[in-house]
Amino acid sequence: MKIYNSLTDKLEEFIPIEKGKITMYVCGPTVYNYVHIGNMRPAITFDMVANYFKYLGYEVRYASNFTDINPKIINAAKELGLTEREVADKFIKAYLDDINSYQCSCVTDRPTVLENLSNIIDFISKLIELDYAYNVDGDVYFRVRKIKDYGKLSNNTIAELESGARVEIDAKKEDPLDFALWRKTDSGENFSSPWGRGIPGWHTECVVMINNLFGSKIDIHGGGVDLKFPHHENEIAQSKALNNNYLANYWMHNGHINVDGTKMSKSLNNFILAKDFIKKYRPNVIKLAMFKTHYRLPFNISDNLFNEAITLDERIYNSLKQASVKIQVDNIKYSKLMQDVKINEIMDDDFNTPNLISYLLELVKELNSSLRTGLSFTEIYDKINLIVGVLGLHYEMPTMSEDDLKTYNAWLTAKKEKNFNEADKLRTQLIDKNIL
RNA sequence: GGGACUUUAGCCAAGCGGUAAGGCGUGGGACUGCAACUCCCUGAUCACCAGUUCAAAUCUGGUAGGUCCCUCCA
Repeated sequence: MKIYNSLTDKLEEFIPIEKGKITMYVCGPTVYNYVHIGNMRPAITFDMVANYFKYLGYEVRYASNFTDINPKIINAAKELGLTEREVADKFIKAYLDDINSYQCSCVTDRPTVLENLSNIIDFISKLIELDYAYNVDGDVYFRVRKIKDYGKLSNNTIAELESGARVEIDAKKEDPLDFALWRKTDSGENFSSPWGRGIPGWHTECVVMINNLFGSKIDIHGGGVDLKFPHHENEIAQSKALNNNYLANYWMHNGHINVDGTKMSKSLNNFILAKDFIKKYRPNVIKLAMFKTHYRLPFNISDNLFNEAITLDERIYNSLKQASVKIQVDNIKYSKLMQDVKINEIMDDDFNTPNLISYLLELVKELNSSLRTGLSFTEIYDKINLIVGVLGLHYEMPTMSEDDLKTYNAWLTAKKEKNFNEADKLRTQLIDKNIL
């Protein structure tokens, strides 16, 4: 299969580090507030990625962190009148609730900064030993200049970055481009270290967690495009310094969610909270709407789009339900399909979900026709279910009891005998049981 | 100032050199005891200009829009 690698800006043949296994990591939220639906795009996208690998038969280990120690949390704690720990715990729980209600289920590890503190301190110490980092009065910075191809991921060079207007001048740093690995602070929740009390810098935690969970390198590192620089670039810099690799073989970045053509962000205050949005639309609908656009492109939110997705969701559901009922009523036995070449062909092309949905709808149409004409349909039914699984959609199929089967057959008979009063009565019963 | 992405029918969106998938919507049919579901038909020469090629939406150069990043940000 081919994956678009942001590191090289090329579509590359995917080769796992270890045969049959996938290791992936996606940057998770800083837990100082409720997340908005923009934050859900990576969660939904990489869940699909993991689902597809599972479909292919891979064993997937997928980590996503919580940034639970961060200056923003200290600020939030002041505003809310809580401790930093209470803020972090509150929004970790809220995030997990969101993930649950959006039906994303592939993450296997959720490391926190707190539980990795000693690893982080060890990591920074090594960087200092190797002269890649330096301590200035309790702040520790990374020497960006020591990394030869710094900027590879974001297509920048050190010279270009320097000429950029917005580089902050900080007298403590040797170089304006250097970034903090450890920040000195004695306010809020802070921790002791060889350099005094403080908190770890954001860019370090992800590298440390990856090293800790998976070793020096993973298959896939994901996140939103906005994290390319500086966050991911700095992760790479640290990994190059310590392990002489790019941390991940494949870097994947999802596009943003836009509102009226502009990025949704907390600072612009044009965001919709994930927990509110899910009240309006089912997870299937949100996923279908998102997957109709390729994950790398921006996704512009509009009611029109979601209403369309509602229609799709209902079509898929109706079709599957009819097939499922038919299988039960006629007691059809068949062996399940494990894969479908067409699905592989589509998804092997950098997770081309828009085309997968097209294929899905073709199959739905075919299934509907087959159900009408009485042709064999179980293979189509299976293919649809495979796609549904890859996309992380969920459809509840009715399980028919003996009585239900009797009612169903009685309904058919009543219709045939043109006993419409009776037929309508039975139909109402079946509809109530969600069978029709 | 630097970097990246993007422009395809009313809307969303595939395509990655061989004469435009799919969906929604619209309009028209069919099926049906009624309803729901369902099925069929219905539309674009791909922002613009120039070039490469037997052949370009697809490659190259330029013009004009839009978006994002350049140390808060999925």
